[in-house]
Amino acid sequence: MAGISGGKNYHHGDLRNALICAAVDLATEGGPERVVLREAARRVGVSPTAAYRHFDGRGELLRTVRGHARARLADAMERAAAREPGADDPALAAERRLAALCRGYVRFAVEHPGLYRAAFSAVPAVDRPACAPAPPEPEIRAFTLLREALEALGRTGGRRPAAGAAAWSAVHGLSLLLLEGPLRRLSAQRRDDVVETTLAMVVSGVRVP
Amino acid sequence: MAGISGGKNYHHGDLRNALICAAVDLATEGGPERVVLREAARRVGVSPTAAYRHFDGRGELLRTVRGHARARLADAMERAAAREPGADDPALAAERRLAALCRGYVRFAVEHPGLYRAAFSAVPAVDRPACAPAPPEPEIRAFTLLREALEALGRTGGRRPAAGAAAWSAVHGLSLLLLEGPLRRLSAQRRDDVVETTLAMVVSGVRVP
DNA sequence: GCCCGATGTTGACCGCATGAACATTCCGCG
DNA sequence: CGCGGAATGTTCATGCGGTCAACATCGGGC
Repeated sequence: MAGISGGKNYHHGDLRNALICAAVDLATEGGPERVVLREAARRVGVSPTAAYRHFDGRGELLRTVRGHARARLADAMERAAAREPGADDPALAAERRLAALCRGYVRFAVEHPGLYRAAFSAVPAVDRPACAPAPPEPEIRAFTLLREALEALGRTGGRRPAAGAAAWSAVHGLSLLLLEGPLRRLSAQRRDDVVETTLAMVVSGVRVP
Repeated sequence: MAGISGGKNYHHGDLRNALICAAVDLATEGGPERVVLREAARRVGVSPTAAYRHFDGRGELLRTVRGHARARLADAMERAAAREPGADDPALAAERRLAALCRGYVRFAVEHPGLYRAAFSAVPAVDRPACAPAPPEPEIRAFTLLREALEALGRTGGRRPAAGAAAWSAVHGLSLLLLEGPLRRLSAQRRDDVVETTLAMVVSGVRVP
């Protein structure tokens, strides 16, 4: 991803980055459960325990990968929205943007199943020593994008409170069902149908009735 | 669950069932990843490899647990719908039933997070020897219930095709976000808000606009 | 030029999945 | 009733993954 290392022999020079790259590859290939410390080290050509100089253990490695995956997802959504043509009518434009973001989301999930699953994998979480009650829980840009798009759409008409979460739910659930759920093995055609229907539901659901 | 065994000493008498119960307990406590063959065997008081006489390995055990979890989910949904008062207007009744089913779904997920996750966990899947191309993929009753409710609702007005999947997506995604996703740690109050908003979206999304 | 701290390496321990070989029990058949 | 095989458990062994402690090596600052 970010950091082509100039590897030496004993001291690698950029092990942390190299491990992250390897781990991201692993996640891409087989999802979060495939992110295995020993394998990442192996790929980088380093002993398993070397990773402990840079990560607190598998958990932290996985958490790092998750961050990357989330960033990539958001990027994909933004690219999808950017490709969308504008519209004179602001309401129409807002609707289109929201739809484009959602399509980008689902598309990313379908195209990079492993990475997508990694993006939302529940990672063990660090043991907190009974202080620092709430880890800031960094924002998830994918969600922010959806929320903002919904707000923009809402400004062009009545908006239901908490619609952001509802929209996200639909898009997220759809992705998971398509990926590993019972909607897996749908033809591309039928998959698109489902996506569009869900999108219509989301858009129409934003408006108060 | 089903099978209180009268354990002997060497020959257990009902090991398979006992293991399933233990495994379901494990899933209830910590989700699918906690369903560990050795631990299940330990709880039943039997050697780890004994399980292989009854299951093809961890995968099959987990698949069995998944079946139980799905059944329980559907039961919870039906109970929730059964408690719902009827209505004279068939359209209203259909709407209420759908909403009740969805609430039951989310409720089950929130109350039994581990079991719920187990219900939709992706299990490795048996290696097929290149024949038997499509394993029948047994229906998921929870989905059937939703689909039927949507159809009933659809008969009282225009219905969007593929709305079933859309509705399921929303409900499923919502559950996951509430469980392990970023909507975790929401107060019960705000959680209910989100649930109701999503429900409204689902119901309004069924109708053609 | 030397010494310390950062960074890797070895070796070891534990838990888990799984397979092979061996033990015990149950049950139907003679 | 008694025997023998099929079921069902057990022990032993292999391999993988996570993680820790002790040791080795390199890279710089003094």
